Amino acid sequence: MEKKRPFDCGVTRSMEVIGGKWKINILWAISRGEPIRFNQLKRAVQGITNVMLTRSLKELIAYNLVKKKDFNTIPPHVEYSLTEKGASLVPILRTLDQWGKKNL
Amino acid sequence: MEKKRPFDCGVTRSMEVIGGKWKINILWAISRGEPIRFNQLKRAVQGITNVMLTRSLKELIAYNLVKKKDFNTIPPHVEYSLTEKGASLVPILRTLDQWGKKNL
DNA sequence: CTGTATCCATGACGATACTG
DNA sequence: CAGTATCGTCATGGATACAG
Repeated sequence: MEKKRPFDCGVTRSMEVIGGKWKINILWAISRGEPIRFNQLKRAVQGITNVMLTRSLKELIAYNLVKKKDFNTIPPHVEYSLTEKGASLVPILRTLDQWGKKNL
Repeated sequence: MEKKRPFDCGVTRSMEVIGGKWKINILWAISRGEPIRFNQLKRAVQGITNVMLTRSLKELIAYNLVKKKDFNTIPPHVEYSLTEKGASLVPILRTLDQWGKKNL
């Protein structure tokens, strides 16, 4: 999802997670009220469409930052929550958040 | 240089700095050997072109993370170094770097 | 309710040549 | 040495309709 970068440093790899337009907000929305269902998430992340929410969640799950529980019912019922790895990223994002608010 | 984001959180604003393809590497190159001249920087950030280096530096200067000293000589001689603000970002990037290396 | 299938716009990124 | 001018490409993001 990211263009190729010159060096394979850790920040570069982290950017694959926080670099998209929605993924940070999705992570925060999940961390606030996990577990959370698809449509709750859609309401929490204002302005996001089905397409983008689905895409972003797939990536987050692929990175193992978010996990999905599917109840296999009809109508469908799924729940998203953070993995340990995902939870470990949140404090770092908060630091960045504070820096951004203070310095930009 | 970034697409509009849904919320104006600090991370979002920070992303304007670390979101580009080159800016992180430029920041690191400067922090390693400041002050540094244009062509030194170009060699340090492998693969970057004049165009992208100039563009990125302009943004970093606009955010007040990098400052430029122009000696106004012929041939030209300029030097780039980090501002305090820029220097304050580096440790955070290191944290992200470690997280990325460990978790991705 | 939780997605998928299409098709399209925009802008970040870049190759190349040129300049004071 | 330190840039600028042009012009092209392609990925990201999105609107809309539809499906199980």
